Amino acid sequence: MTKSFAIPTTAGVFTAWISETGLARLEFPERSKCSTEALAPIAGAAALERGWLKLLQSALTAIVQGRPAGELPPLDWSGATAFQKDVWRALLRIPAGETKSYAEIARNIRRPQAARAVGGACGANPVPVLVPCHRVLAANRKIGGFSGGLDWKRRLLATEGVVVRQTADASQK
DNA sequence: GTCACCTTAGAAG
DNA sequence: CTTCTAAGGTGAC
Repeated sequence: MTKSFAIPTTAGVFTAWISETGLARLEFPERSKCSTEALAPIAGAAALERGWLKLLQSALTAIVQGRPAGELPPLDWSGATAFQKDVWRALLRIPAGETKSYAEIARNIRRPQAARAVGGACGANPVPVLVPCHRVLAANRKIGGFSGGLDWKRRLLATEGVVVRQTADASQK
């Protein structure tokens, strides 16, 4: 069972789902902020959860401003496969402003040929932004894809000063 | 077993 | 430089 909370940042109000063991899921701000009224505010959480939420809020706020996240709340990765956890742990080692390719991540976790699988794990990442799936680019600095919204990936990278190469797939005008 | 994926290297235009 | 192909690991059905 998880509870949802509203996490205000300078980039909008994120939605966080908290379980007994940590942050289970995070979602980008929605267009319609109407639904955020239904979410519990941080202040309404129990003491332990409130601590996690505060860490989450400061980490999120830092990242959307292009700064290092600092301390993170515990993450609830129950339900994830060993491979996915390996990938996500590798992602957490990427410093702000740096990028890696899917192939590099694959090499890091000793699965040199699993570049595509790494992409799959990134897409399955329940906690975007904190687990910086947006710092993973395709080979040659192409933007690659992003399930959570390609515009967010571009925005976060731009904020961190990363230059992304646009190929012909330019879905952007 | 099948299919889809946030890939990649390589060949061809 | 760009488009196209085939091979590739993992996960959900």
